[in-house]
Amino acid sequence: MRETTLKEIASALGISITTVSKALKNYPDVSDKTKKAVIALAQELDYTPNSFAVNLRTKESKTIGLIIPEVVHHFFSGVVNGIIAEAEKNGYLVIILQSNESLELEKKQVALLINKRVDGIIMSLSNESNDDVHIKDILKKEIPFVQFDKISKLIPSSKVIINDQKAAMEAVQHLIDMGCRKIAHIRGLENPQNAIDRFLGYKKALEKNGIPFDSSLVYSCKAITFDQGVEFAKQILEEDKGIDGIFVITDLVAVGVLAHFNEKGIEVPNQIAVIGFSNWLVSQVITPKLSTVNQPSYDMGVAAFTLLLEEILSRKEGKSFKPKIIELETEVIVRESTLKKS
Amino acid sequence: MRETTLKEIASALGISITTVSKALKNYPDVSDKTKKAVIALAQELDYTPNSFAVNLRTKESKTIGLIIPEVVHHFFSGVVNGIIAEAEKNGYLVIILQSNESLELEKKQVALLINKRVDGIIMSLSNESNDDVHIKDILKKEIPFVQFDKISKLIPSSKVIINDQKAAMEAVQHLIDMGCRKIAHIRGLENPQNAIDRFLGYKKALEKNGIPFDSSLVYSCKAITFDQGVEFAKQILEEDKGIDGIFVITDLVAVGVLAHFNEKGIEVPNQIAVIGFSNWLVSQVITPKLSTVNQPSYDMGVAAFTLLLEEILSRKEGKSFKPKIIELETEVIVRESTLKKS
DNA sequence: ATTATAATCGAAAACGTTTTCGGAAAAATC
DNA sequence: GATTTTTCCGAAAACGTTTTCGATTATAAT
Repeated sequence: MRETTLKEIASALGISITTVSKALKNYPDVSDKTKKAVIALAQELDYTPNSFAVNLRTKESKTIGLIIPEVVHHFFSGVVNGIIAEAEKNGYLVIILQSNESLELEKKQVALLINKRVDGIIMSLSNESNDDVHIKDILKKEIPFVQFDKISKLIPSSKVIINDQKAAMEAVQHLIDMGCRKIAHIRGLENPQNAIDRFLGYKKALEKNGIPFDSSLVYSCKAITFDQGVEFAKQILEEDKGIDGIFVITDLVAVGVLAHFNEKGIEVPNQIAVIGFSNWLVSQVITPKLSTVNQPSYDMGVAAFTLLLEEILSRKEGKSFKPKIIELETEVIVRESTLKKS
Repeated sequence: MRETTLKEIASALGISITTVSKALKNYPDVSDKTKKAVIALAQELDYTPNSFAVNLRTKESKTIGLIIPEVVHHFFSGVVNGIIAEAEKNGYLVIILQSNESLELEKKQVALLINKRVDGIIMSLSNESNDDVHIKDILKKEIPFVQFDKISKLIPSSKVIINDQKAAMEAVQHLIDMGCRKIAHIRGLENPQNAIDRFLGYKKALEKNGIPFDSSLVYSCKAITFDQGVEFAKQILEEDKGIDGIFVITDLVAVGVLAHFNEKGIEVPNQIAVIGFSNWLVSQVITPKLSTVNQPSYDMGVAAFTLLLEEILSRKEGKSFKPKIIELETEVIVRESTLKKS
């Protein structure tokens, strides 16, 4: 299957390659007549420029790289969606790599993308990662770079984030507004910044409302799973501390809590209210429907690509680029699991 | 930021570009001494081959394209996962495009990938698509091509599928084994082959067990949503036909059914058993836990890439390639929603 | 010493495009 | 008719790599 090239069109028309190229790119120094002829023949021969050659010549691939911890995750697939859509709109394609939360793999992926000479990289760090060399490499090579969600504050790149602390505060405030006074927090793992921030938000909300912080009401997940939620729910019932509200690190775990409460006949929200985080699909289909905090995943993707494109374009013009940070708004979504009948 | 090239290494070492290239690729006609020197300097200068030039020269990009209806979908992200993992293992990267179930968009994506000259394409058709020209184009251009999930039987390419009909039969058989005798089917949209096949499987299972088929027990979804499930559940209760089991096109809809039954105090499975399809995450966290049919999404991804790679390699060697069809096994997963206590 | 063989290297073409720059022809101006 | 201006075209270099094939030198066989 011979691919048609400029050369073929040129020789068929008895003109030079240069002219053919110019005609197709609508250069002003080609007569309308030849333009017409070239375009017609190109169409007929189903000409499509060899992207390899174009890349080599123009030094850009119109392709960006995206590294995320996992694809099979409601939040990330939302982001992926936004990035792909926005990228495509601007003529860019997206290569997706998965770090599986492994630092080792993440390093490989970065090397792969640099090697592939993508025009830019968007990335959410794995839990193990921080301000490591491979990330600094990206900046050193002056590859446009945007971080989102799990970021390293030490890396001076553009970022798209939410304010986890504020979002958590609002969630807990909502519980308080609903009349909860003894509020537990099922928090995430030790390291990730968002787990820390959400915990801090929880603390601050209590403080602001004059509710004493009690560290025995904080339960730390060893893994972000449904079962973990079930387990803590069990524990909470056994301990019988009079907890009347729970703020859970993420919906999946919260659903585990709800499942156990349902089984034990605990009335949610009247006995214990529960609020999750992230607005997973499952939160809308569980009974009772789970109140949660919406993270605008799609919008984060769009914002991330927009920032990246800005940097790509400004670097192309030789300008220096000043990293920007976009903080997107979250929103408490009130559903049945916190809506006490009074 | 100057990228180091072969030329630079060559002139620094006072040897030719050719030799440098060969040294790095471990050609036998380069002495060990020069190899050592070249490799050392390459490492020091952080040399990485310019992939654009390599692509142009070798006519391959080590990149494949993937077109799916949507990323944010449990099944598809599983497949994506499998494809990415297997591709990476073999040194390939994956460009993902989303057709959003739109034929128009799908055509554009195909054109984009052909233009990008990816080494192969993996695709699940949109609902609107069939044996259209843009698909035939892929074959005509002799681009390695694998279809999965929603396929067009008319296109002679490799395929990775499940046997929807058989899977549906097994699901319904399970209901029958559990003692159900009046079994409803909430089916999918009109066109997609899998909706049709699952319906046929339902019919066959009834037939096989001597249960008369009653078309009034078949409910057709206008959209694959939670609400659709709620609605049909309501209708089923109102009609009060004595239905004691329901086979639902997919878990999301099935969960809607369960939600409504829970609300109305219908005992599942004892009054009515429910089985879904696809083994979404939500099926494991709902109460009662939903029985369903597992589709090996990750494995489908792996199989799809494997098939694609086979074709890529055999074409590279100039051999013709005979399309293969891989049919993966499904499995009925029995959970609470069908496990009648007897 | 001569020839044959093996080991090592490099020149050059090729992949297909883009873009600069100069030149020829046509049109406009004097 | 001579000059200037405009219009249109093409030669050629460049992007960085890979690979063929011939050349050169060193080694082995005669």
